[in-house]
Amino acid sequence: MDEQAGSPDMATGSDRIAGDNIAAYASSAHSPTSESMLNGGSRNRKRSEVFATHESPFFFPGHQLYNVMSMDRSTNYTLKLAAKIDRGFFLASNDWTCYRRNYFQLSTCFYIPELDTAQQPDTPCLLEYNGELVQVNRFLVCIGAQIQHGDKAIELVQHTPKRDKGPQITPKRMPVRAGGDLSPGPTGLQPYVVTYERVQFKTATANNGKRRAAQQYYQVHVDLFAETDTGAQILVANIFSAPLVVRGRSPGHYADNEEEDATAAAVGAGTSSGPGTSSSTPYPSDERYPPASSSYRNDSISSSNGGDYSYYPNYGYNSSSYPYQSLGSASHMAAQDYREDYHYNNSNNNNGRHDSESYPGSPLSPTGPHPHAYMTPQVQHGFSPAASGAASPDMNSPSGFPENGGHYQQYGSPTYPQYPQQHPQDQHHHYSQDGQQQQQLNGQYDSYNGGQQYDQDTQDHASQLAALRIHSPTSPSSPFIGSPTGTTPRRQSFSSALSSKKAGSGSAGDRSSIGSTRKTRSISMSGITKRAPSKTRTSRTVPATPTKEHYPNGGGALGSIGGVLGGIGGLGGIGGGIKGLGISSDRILENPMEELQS
DNA sequence: TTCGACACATATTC
DNA sequence: TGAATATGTGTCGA
Repeated sequence: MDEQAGSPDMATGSDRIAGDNIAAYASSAHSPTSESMLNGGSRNRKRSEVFATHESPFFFPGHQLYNVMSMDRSTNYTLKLAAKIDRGFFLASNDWTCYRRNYFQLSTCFYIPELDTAQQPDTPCLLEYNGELVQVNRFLVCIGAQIQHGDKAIELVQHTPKRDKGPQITPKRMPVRAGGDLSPGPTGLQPYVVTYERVQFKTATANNGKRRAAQQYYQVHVDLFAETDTGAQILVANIFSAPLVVRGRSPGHYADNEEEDATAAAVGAGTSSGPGTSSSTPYPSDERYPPASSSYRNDSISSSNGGDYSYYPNYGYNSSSYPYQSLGSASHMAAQDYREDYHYNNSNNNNGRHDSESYPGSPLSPTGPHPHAYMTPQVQHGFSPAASGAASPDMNSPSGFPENGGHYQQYGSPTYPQYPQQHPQDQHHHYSQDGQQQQQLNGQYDSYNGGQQYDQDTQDHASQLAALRIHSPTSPSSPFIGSPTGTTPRRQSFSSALSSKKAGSGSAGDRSSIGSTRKTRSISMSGITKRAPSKTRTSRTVPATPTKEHYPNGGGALGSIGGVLGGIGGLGGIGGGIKGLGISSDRILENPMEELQS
């Protein structure tokens, strides 16, 4: 990929971003903060808002695979995908990193620049497919992951808040309409945005944390499908994220490693004050990387501010700014752009670096003097239709889940569900411009429509839905956006510098505290959330026998049990409502398509 | 070495 | 203010 960096289209898009991005993200950021706004903004700004930041893995410019046009053929549509990862990722050694066990969230939408707001919706329209024009009745999006430069699909899973105790599914294709806008609106009113919540990688990248070994990278991709009259779903566009490192072990493990590695100073392990921390930049003192205050941001939203603020403007809990961030805030958006000179062969796509040891440029930004691999143009976000809604395939929100089968066929692979999930190795994604390859790909998609596998998948998903309903509250109020109730609280906590068993301050709740020792760890480095070094006790000793003070919820196991029961009995308290982007992901829509299309 | 499961800690919301 | 909830993360065992 050697283009798009300066895509005028993309560049101009940034002007669609809200001006006060920091504020916008801080206040909405796809979190329950949006709820507060919907509630009238009565709540004070909480830490989750304060610490909202703007960096997260960017997406490379996308790729449209087929011509799409208006029904009268008078207008060719350019399908532009935009996506952003809202939480879970942080920069570590200049790699976008997350923990396998932690959640991340991805919002995506697409838009058609040729259509103004008034002209939306986009369907029906025509798709030029195999030399024929077929009618497209709707579009769907899905997310997936794969190994960078490889064919192997990486499973993504979504959990309910109950995590292990709840069901888990793979991200499903979600109906979506053109006109989405990922800009940080003040509420959850951004229409036509699909948000995948509580997503985790099923597996970690190989060799992460092993500096002498080749670091494996994953990439998240967002696919846009067009559903035709026949029910076939044809991949028409997609975008890939920056290379991602997925850590499989606890943060403490990496903290130790990084403390020993000067080059990882950017990681900063909380208690230390590595270069990255003291300077509020994730970059090591390496000339290759731009200063923190530069405009090297992958976040077009942030960029719209001129990029003249520090990287971690809102680190408020410690002067040694936390190098890990993401904190549930906005991130990077990218729009896909054009089909020419774009090669999606996984074997040679350069939607990421090829050199695992040297970043070609800022991981924060594809702009500036960086090699093409990290060039990401400014996003031209979608339109903002006056009204509509977005779907969100959160586990608590089967809203977008096609319960009734219909034309859906997304119950297989997490990345390309049309494939039997049990054969992920067969999921070769030849995102090539090569027509033959593409046809082959689409043929696979098409062939997967209907048939036994489809039925089976549908049934499987029906089962999943049934399970989900146990844990998924329905929104008692508005079936659409705007409901102040039932939002799923989002937290942006901080990892505290937890106790040291060695120091005899092991956590009482920690099993090992009873008979073993634990190394002191500095701030745990989750990319998603950080528990700030406790103001009252950065390291404390707790009794082996939990006290109410320590376990207000009754302690681990009991608390968990209580939590489950509460979750079942108090569904309304869990979710439903509005997310920062799009409509609630934490609610169930009885008929998502009707709502979406209404 | 990786990952699932269990459990604790704590932020956030109600 | 306490309970409930959500989620990061330490630890153990397979």
